[in-house]
Amino acid sequence: MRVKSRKFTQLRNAHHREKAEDYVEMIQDLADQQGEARLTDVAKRFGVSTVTAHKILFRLQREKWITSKPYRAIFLTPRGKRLAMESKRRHKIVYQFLKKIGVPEEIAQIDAEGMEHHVSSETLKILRRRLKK
Amino acid sequence: MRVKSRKFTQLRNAHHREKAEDYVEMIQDLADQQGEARLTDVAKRFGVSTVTAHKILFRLQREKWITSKPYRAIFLTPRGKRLAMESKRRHKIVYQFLKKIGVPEEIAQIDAEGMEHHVSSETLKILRRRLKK
DNA sequence: TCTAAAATTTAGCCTTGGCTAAACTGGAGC
DNA sequence: GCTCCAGTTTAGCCAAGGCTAAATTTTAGA
Repeated sequence: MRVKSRKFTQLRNAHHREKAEDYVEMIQDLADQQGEARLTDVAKRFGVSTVTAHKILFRLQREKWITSKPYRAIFLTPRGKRLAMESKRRHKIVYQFLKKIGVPEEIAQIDAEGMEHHVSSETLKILRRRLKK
Repeated sequence: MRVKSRKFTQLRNAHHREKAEDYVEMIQDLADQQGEARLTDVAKRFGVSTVTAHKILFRLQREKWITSKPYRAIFLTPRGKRLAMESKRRHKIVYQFLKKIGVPEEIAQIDAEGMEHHVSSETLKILRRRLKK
């Protein structure tokens, strides 16, 4: 039978995963900066309505990246934290590499944002090695 | 008033543009390799159903990247060709840069695929300069 | 030429991620 | 304790991009 349970697959596709990574990363940032992550702040940072952010966070909760009770702050689950850390690490390496080869800071920031999701671990290793030199 | 005509904006968002770039690039490739691009081949290359490919191509036609008559091959408009060329150029530079810094070919191919859409022209210039050295 | 297979299109379904409008809750301040 | 406001949630809309089933057209072969 045709795997109806695909509905419950953790990460349906690449685009889907990118969203998850972006959001958990942001939630971690907000937690670090303000003690906790609130829906309104998440929405503001991504430049979307609270309704859109709420929907996405609802999905992330369904997929066990985050937890939250109604009208309360958002928290990362252990695996959400792991994903956030990996994403942040990836981001940082790409960003620093870009700066190292001469890309201006603001541009490196923007480009890294988009590129981080598409850099394989093999390539990441190579970037990291080059950073040390 | 709140720009209802946003509905007719050429490229609604980044993800939207990426799809357009991927498809025009593929259509150009198919035209080069087989003389013309057929729906079935496009769908096969992207690993989606012909129905999905058809829908996307319909949108690209609406947005004047391509032309085609019912049941016939697909052709790029002049601006479609320009987009395809730019995309291919971008892709090639990223791919070659990755290979140059030591990323294995197959991995460079995959990573370049994803990264090409997120590399700003400033960063691209820097990559190109490094390639020449 | 005619028929069957292949290619294309249409109909209709789903999920995601956008939005606005409207309802609901929690908490601060009186 | 009550009220009101900010924050959150729900309802309901839309487009894109995924699918299968079914209809239609083209084309190749007998």
